[in-house]
Amino acid sequence: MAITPAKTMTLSDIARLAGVSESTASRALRDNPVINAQTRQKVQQIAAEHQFKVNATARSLRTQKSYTIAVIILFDAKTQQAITDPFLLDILGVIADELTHQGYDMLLSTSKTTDKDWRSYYFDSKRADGLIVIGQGEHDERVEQLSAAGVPFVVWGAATGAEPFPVIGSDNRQGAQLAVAHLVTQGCKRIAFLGDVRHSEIEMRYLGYQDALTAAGIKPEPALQLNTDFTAQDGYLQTQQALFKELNNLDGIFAASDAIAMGAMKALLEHGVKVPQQVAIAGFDDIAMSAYCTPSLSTVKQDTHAGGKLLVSQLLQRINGGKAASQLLPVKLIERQSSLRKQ
Amino acid sequence: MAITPAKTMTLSDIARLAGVSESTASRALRDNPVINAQTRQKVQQIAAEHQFKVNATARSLRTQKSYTIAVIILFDAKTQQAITDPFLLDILGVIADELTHQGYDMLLSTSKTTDKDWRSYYFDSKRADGLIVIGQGEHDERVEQLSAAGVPFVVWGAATGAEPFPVIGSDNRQGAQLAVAHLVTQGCKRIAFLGDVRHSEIEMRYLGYQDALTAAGIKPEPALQLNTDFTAQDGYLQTQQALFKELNNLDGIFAASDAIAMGAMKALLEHGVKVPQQVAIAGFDDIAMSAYCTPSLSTVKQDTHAGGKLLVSQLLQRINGGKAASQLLPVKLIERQSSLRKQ
DNA sequence: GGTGATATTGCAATCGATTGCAATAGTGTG
DNA sequence: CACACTATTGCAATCGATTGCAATATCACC
Repeated sequence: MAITPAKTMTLSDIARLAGVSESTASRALRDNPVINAQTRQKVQQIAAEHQFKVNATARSLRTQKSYTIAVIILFDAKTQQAITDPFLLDILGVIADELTHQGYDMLLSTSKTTDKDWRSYYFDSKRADGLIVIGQGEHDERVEQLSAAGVPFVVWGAATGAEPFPVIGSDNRQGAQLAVAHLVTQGCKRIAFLGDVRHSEIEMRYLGYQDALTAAGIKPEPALQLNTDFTAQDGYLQTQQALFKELNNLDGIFAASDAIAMGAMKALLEHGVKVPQQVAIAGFDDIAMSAYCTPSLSTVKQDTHAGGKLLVSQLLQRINGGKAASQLLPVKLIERQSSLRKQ
Repeated sequence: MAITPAKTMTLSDIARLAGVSESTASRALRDNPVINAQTRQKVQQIAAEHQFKVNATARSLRTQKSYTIAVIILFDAKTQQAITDPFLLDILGVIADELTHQGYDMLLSTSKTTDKDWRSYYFDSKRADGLIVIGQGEHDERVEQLSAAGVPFVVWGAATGAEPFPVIGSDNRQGAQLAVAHLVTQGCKRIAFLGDVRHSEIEMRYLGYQDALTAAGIKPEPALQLNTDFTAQDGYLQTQQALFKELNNLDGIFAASDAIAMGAMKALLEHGVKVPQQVAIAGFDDIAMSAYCTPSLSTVKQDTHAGGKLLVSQLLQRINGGKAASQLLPVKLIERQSSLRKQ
């Protein structure tokens, strides 16, 4: 006779063992002071001995709270592949930690899941108490729907101030402005912009790019903006193509992400273009690798730590009956070798 | 009077609207053929009109299935920071897609969450039907516990064949052997190993490293093995230190991950050491960035796609009463500039 | 028209925990 | 000693869906 693994204990089992009713057991386990201290202790001890764990499902059903947040990572419908940008991992890690810290679980949804109607799937079905949408996504009407339906949610993205829902994100425009102004300071006059402006965050960065150029008395040329996916690969390809076109007199590149920047840098170096002497480069995000490529990459650092914490705190505030507010996070220019020409 | 958002519909509401009992409505919604086709259609239509969604919590409670898998990312207790290696993101994305495809949700747990006792927290509490443990972790007694408790789970890690639980992972030993043999072919004689051998996967890679050296008639020197965290930063620091020590006559580096390799490469280049001419480098993982750094990084490609799919399929098989099997995935050497000395 | 087979539908229990309200015991006071 | 009050505990309903089994309706066939 094999020893069968102990069958899962239920509250009713514990109550019976402790010689009390289920209601008393339930209250005792949660240290409800209305229950006699001795009774409480006894029940708790028995529960511990039998490794009793509250059935989260039953509790959720009864209390109508799941203590779970769905995190949805949006990205290009075009490149149907899985999430790939290291930046996402960064912020995801922070969110995960913070949710845990607040006693919430995290339901993660990527790519194909997003075919679903999130509202129905996650909220109406009570799988989650709220949603965090991480979108370098293009404008998505599903977000508007969430808003209209009264679902508690927050978005990581471009806070333009015009959205009827809470958006938390970096000051993309200022970040880009800083980076491009820096490139100009280093003597760049023809600076390409690599990034897909159909994404609202990137659009902001493009505006910042234009701001900096205009401020420096340089007229932005639309031909220097190249729609580029969020991958090193596409950064490489776009740059390679540019080198074969009339854009070969570039002297600077501002990439909408570090991954793109690295791809671009690779293309330049392969063609014998010196970085930063002939072409200076700056990226955006400050992913871990940026400090360790060669030449190391100048970039705009996003405060993912503050961002993740803020996303969580605002969402929980909203869930608890308050209101979530949009917020723009300050960014910081990091100057490294890829853009520094002076010795 | 503000229009309140439509209150959530329950099965009972739908049943009433359709003029049938709850049981009939329930069966109709799941297209149970025992229900008259017309009734089914009517119920489904009414449900659709009212955007009815089954309450996942109630269903889980009744059916005793959550259709949720907890994915636990283990990593150094030492570096208490969030997940950071791009490789993790890769495999995580595949797992997420595959789980979705199979109709499961994914509960993600990282860092601090893992303080918890996973078995109680995720399984006993019925939050998840099974677990996927992603461990570049050091040996963890909690995994053994899972095994003993009969919890359905699979591990991504080092399949040595000795574990009493299913482990799926790359053939680390062979991969390292291929990479180091390649370095030897390129003329390297003193090859450092950067990686923390206390992690079982890395230990396998170290064995492969020794295999290749021995096969080439080179005696492995323990002093050339440097415990290194899974970060570019530590790869950089360890290499920098090595350069100041008696290890400065290295002519090759095999790093246990691409991130480490990139850090190492940075340290070398900064010191004016030519890669690959003076020191050739190879890494492990083939993360996206490896092809785009300069010089591009030779590495061992892990088949994350196959790995992720296998983890999911084996786990589900186990959940459905079958047995999950360990499996070793073939790897592939990718030769790039960081190790190729011939023109 | 009777009878058994078949097609549909509904009743009621169930999953496991939480909680409003009632019940009981115990204490103190006038 | 009665009465009010407090401290504890238990009863029973509830969350929303699923499902075994019984009930009813329909039909075919002899």
